[in-house]
This record gives sequence, C-alpha cells and structure tokens, in this order.
Amino acid sequence: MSNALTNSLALMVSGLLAHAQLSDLDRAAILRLPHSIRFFERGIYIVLDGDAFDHCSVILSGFAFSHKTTGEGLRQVVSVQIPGKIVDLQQFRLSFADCSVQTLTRCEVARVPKVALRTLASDRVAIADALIVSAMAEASIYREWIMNIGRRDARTRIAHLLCEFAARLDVQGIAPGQPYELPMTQEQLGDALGLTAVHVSRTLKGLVNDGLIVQDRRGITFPKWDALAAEADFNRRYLHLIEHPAS
Amino acid sequence: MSNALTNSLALMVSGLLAHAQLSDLDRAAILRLPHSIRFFERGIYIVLDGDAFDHCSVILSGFAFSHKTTGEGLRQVVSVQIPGKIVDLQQFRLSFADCSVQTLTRCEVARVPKVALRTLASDRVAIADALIVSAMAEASIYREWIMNIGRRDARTRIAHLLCEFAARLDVQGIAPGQPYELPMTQEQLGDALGLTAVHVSRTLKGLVNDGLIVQDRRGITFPKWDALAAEADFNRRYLHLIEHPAS
DNA sequence: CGTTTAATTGAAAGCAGTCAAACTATGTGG
DNA sequence: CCACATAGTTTGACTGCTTTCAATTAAACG
Repeated sequence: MSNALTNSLALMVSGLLAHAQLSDLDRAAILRLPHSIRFFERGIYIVLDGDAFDHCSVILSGFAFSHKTTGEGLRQVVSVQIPGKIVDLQQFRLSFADCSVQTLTRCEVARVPKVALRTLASDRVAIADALIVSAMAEASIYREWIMNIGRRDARTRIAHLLCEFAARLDVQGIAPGQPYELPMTQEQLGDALGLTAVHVSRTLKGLVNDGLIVQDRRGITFPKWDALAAEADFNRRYLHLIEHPAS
Repeated sequence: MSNALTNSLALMVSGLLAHAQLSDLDRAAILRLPHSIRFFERGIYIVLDGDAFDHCSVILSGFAFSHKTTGEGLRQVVSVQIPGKIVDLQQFRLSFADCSVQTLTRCEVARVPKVALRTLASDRVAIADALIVSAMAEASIYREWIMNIGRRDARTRIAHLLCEFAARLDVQGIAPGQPYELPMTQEQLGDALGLTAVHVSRTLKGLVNDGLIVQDRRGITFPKWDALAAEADFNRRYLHLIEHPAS
C-alpha cells in the first residue's frame, strides 16, 4: 500500500475528467489516495461475479471487460474498460459484484480501498460528484448497448461498437482517424454484441470490403469516420463526455 | 410547489428502502422535500430525450417506461418504472436526458427540484448513499437486460422480464404468486425485449400452454413460480434488494 | 354499438446460428 | 531457424429462430 508521491493515479483523474470538472486541489487529493499497484496477465479475472471487495480497481494501462454468464453458460460482455476507468465502480456501494471483470490484455491496475474513496468523496463534494457522474454516464452507455443489441442488425451493431470504442479512446488522448488496437478477439466481440464469432467475422469483412474500416492485424483504422458513424447510427451524445481543453 | 405535511413522498421513501437503510430522521427529511404533484394520462411523455430539467420526477402511482429510438425509428425500451422510482435519476447529475420517459398507465408524479435533492443529499450522508445505491442497482438491472437480450432466446427472455417485474413489485408490497397487472402491450413488451409483437404473442402463448403463466385480460399469475424462474434463468440477486422486515 | 386498439394466426422470407473444415497467425521449444 | 502446438479467423453448407406481411379475431372505449 503506497502513499508516496507517485502519479500513478493520474489516469484515474483523467478518467473522471472525461465527465466532470475537477479543481487542482481535487486532482491532487485523488493522486494522494492510498493504493497498491498490481499487474495482471491477459485473461486474468480482476473481479469475480459474487465477490465482495473492500477496494476498487482502476485500470492504469491495458484493457479489460465485464461479463456475465447465463444459466446455459453463454457469455455476455456488458462493458469494455479502458485505462482510467474504475472497473468496479458499481461495487463502490453495492455489497457484491454482479458480474466478473477479466483482462483483455496485460493490465496495470491500482487498488484503492473503498474506505479511502468514501472518505475522499465525503470530504470533497466535487469528487463525489465526479464519481456519481461517471456512474451515470456508465448507465447511459448500458442503455445504448441495450438498444444496440435489441434493435440494430449485426452490421450496424458492430460498427457502433467500433465507433464507441474509438470515441472513448479519443477522450483519453488517442486522436480519431488514427489507427487503434482493438484488444478483443472476434469471439469476444460477438459476446459483447449478442452475436456469434462466425457472424462477426463475416460482417466485419463486409465493413472492410465496403472501405469503412481497415484492418491490420489487431489494428483498426477508420478511413471515413463520418461514413462509418452514419452506418453505425452513432452519436457520441450518450457518452456524456465534456469537451475539455486538453488537460 | 407544496411544502405541507403530506406523505405523498412516502413512496419515494419506500423506493429508496428497497436498496438501502434509512433512519426515521432521514425518512422524515425526504417527506419534507418540496415538490409538486402532477397527473399524466396514459401514453404521455414525462421526459423527452435531450431535455434538461431542473427537477427529478418520482412515480407515486402508475407505471412508466424509458425508451430510446434508433436512427431507423425502431424503439427500444430500456427500463420499466414502478411506483417509488425516480424516473430520471440519471439526470440528477447529467446535463440532459439520453432517453425519453413515457407513461404506461395514468400516473401520479411528484416533481422534486434537483437543488432540493442535492441539498438534502449533501446534508444527509445516508440519503446520498441511498441515491447512489439506487443508481447502481439500476445499472445492475441494465447489465442483466443486456445479457437477457443478447444471449437468451425469446421464451426465456420474456419469462425473465415477467419474473423481474414480479420481484420488483413484490418489494413494493405485492406478494409473489398473487396476480399482478402487467401494464404493457405485447408491442411494448417486444420493444423491451428486442422482439416483435407478433413473436411475443406466440411465445407468451407457449408459456400459457405449458402452464407456467395464467393470463386474465392484463392480469398475470404465476401458478408455479419456481418452474417459471427456472425457465427464465431468473435469480433476483442482480436486483440488489435488501431484505426488510416490512417497513 | 360502432370504432379503435390490441392480440392472434398463417404462410413465406431472411438474418443469424450451427457445424465442420481449412487456413492463418502467434508462440514455444528443440 | 525450423517444427510443432495452440489460438484465432475464414469459409461453406445447412438449419432454424425470428421477422415480415397480411388477414382475422378479440377487447377496450366513448
């Protein structure tokens, strides 16, 4: 448990800044949060469905995803976690996890004791606000996913997920139009979209053939962002991102 | 705007009690919240996608649902609101609504100014907690819906929604096993489940034929709760309801 | 009691799933 | 550096759940 003057929690700050304003004092207070750093290899569970933890985990580098499993053993990915995200914010106040969190790539994770987070939130209104706003923006993403899976066909659905991922990465400093690495296999994409890996493969190929996306190994580029966004029925409004002058 | 000694907000209290504990003082403070009562006929919009309000709305009687619309005009219901629910809790901190809220039946709704709610939350930690827990329990329901729509077939999906609705009503004092009135048309059910009304009709009939549910007009009874819950792959854990001695 | 809204039913079409095999990367140890 | 193993992707043929379209019946309503 380190209390040192590291800035390893800087990504937690920028994660919160995506949705809310924080003063320099607030930011400094977050950076001072007690925490321990852990590394997880790819495919490792950070949180297990049903677990009760006394800490929250923040991704500092790498990607992870949350998923649930039906009684029949089918998996559904319910969210993709990018650096800066508190992966188990739900548990901040709930008594147990209702889904698992698993790494998509090797991850560096900071563990912050819930107690410290709560104390900080009660001491600093702006931070409590930022946490609530983050949780509510996350809920908005869930709503969009419900619509995406419930009412859009496979092609639109996949395109929408790609756009969302790009838009969220964009906020964390990765420019749009630039290639980004999609850390999910087609099977994981299918599990996130309510599709099979086979159909993801076919549909993705259709998007490539139509020149809407370019693939290079795991890297993805959008040569025509506007065309893809139109095809995806994508509008970043639901992400509730605030427009920042680069912090 | 009434400040009187009414107990019209009692349902707001019991809504919050579903997920959190509140002292008598906390409860009294909620009942004293300034608010105005409004009545809405069936099919009326309480919140419009994109709106920015300075108040939150609590359902006192009747049912409502939140929905979004794709670019193609397809509708997706993202949640069903029952008495006691703050229908636009998301907006408590977000700057605009990302989905619409429409009444399913005639509704009595209390409007509480956001400012008053925020003041109360900052004065009383337990109330702030209860609001956060409510929001997080709502997020958990979203996650379950994503899995329900993404990974379960029509029959299981419908059964699951029926179980969830019953379980949530149960907390508000309606005993399980008793018939309850499902206020949604089959078209609305379809919009909530990512199905067409036609297929809802067929599948619902299958459940009736198998003796898992009994329909009487809009009324629904579950003669064999356990069998239905098994068929629905339903486990109320994700609702994050706390077991109360009847308040 | 007519009018509107909701539910039911049938037949046909289609999107996505399933199964299986081939192919391509990626990675490891000799 | 190659051989082999493993994980992931692609492809084809076939199946099937759900949709679509249309018509009918039933319920709700003023």
